[in-house]
Amino acid sequence: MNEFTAKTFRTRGGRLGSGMGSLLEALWVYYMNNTLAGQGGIARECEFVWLPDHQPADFACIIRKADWKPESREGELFRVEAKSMNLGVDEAKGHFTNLVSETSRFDHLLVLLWSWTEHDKHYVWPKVHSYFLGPSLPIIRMRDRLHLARGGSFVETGACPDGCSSAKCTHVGEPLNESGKRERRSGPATRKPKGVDYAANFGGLVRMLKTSGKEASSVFREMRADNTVCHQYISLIHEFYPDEELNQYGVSEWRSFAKSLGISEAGDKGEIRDAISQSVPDYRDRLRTFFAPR
DNA sequence: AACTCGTATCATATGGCTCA
DNA sequence: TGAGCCATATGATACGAGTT
Repeated sequence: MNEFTAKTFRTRGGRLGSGMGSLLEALWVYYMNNTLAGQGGIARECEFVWLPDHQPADFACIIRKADWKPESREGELFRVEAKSMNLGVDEAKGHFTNLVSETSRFDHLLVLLWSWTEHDKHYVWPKVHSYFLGPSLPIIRMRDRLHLARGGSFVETGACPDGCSSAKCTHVGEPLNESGKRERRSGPATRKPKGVDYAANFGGLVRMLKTSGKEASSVFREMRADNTVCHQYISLIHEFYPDEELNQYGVSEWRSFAKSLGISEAGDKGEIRDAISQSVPDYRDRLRTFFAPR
């Protein structure tokens, strides 16, 4: 993919918010299909397709010859929600807002981490540095639990703020932030923030991992310890957003972690982590267990 | 010294907003 | 409609004074 984009999308300038993300996602589908076609066995029978509008998720993996009915998911193996994050922006904030109820067991989340990268003095190209591809549900559960831990809530059956009768309430499961404002357009109208349709902060791919306070941080640590998918996602985000990792643990924690590894605990968080990562390349796996609530 | 507490300062987390 | 930016309350940290 990078080979192709280096050639095709090489340009001068390279603006943010350019829609490059969608292009990269489309390209991913194209290359996946090539790969599938080149495989033997059952993989050959499958292909990735775009989902029509108004469907949760972006792509579906279907059986080529089967009848496909997007409305009922008939003929589909699983869906993929694709997100891209431009590492060059101040606050990359792709939103993964799919609800549990919109997600089935084998659905996947794809995150492409890219940035405009210098090709030579004058030209840049959109390089994909890394990616996450894994089951959606563990990420969704982690996101939701952390949402609750920071004081947010979800609309519950029979308790819709709009006062819908529970039989036809479409708002159940919709996230509300701590001040009770809806976080998606489809949330209850009475919870619309003034001046804006919805708050739009739920499910930020980096932001959802942030914690403040003890409770949230122990939820974070528990999820990281208990679920390998969550751990992989966290590790990837922390690799590319190093400050997030620093913020997740206090100075004294970094010190005791260093101490446990027999590494100098001098300096600030950043220096301590540098020292750790130099001699313990897999320190994120150690972080996972060292700070696991028992 | 080591330990606790209060305070000032600074950074982060998070709600809200704009823009195309 | 999503990506990106801005504002600000809250929380973390360093530091100094008081205490053991």
